[in-house]
Amino acid sequence: MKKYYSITELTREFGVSTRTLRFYEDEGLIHPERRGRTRLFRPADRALIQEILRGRRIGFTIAEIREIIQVYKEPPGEVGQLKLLMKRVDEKRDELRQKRKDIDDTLAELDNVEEACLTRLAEIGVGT
Amino acid sequence: MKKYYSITELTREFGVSTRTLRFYEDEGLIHPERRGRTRLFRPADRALIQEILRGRRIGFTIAEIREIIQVYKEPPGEVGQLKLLMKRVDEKRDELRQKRKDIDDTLAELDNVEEACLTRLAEIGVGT
DNA sequence: AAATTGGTTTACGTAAAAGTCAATTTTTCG
DNA sequence: CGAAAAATTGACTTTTACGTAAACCAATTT
Repeated sequence: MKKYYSITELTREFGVSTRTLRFYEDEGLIHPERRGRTRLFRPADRALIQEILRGRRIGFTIAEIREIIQVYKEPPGEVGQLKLLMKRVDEKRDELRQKRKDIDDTLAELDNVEEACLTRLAEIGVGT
Repeated sequence: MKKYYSITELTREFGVSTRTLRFYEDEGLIHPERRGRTRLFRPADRALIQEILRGRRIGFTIAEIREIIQVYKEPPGEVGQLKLLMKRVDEKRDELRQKRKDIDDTLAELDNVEEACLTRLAEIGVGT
């Protein structure tokens, strides 16, 4: 396994800009090492970036992503906080299930759109 | 079936603001009737709003939603346009499938988070 | 008549998540 | 070593999807 990745290496791999990765660092989502001022990303940082981008794709805000990351690093120590967190996790799950249903519905709809297109193409093809 | 819905009726049903519905009209997504200046929404408008909000939940932009709606109203008449549209539909489907996978992965991860919370709760419970 | 309710337009404001630009470093490598 | 390439910082800008405020109208209700 590789020891370090440069910032551009990762931007190429994930299709994001350097600005984006620095932004994530500013936001406290990642903490790459430094050699001088230059950032050195380790495999763990890379994995974290993958997670962040996954969260982004499904519409999580930076704050939400940060929150999930925090829990891994160190789950809250106070009972009230823990329970609140669990409630939020539960809500998130409901939201995601809804979203999955929306996606399935939309996929079906896109099938219809495609069919409409094919029909239209056939019509035109016949007409000429 | 009801003939007309008022704007606030629909905002209550869908949990959006009047501003949002007017915005959608400005953007050409819906075209409610008018009695004088007042908007009258018919069941078809209501159904469309549902679709719009579904698109929104899964992260479609207004432009993308508008495009899908357009196709229903009238698929493009030119072959090149049609093929382009179909290509875009195909891309959208890939994107949605990816998103669904992201959601499944994240759901699994949230299960872990919940477990971590429960474990932590148990620890605290024992310690006191 | 006054007040309330529900609706309208217009215009400006804003938050999130980067993009862009410019001015320095820093690193790399022939 | 020294120039080109890569990286950094900081400030400013942009885009999307509305929020908010002001000022108005029209139809009840009190």
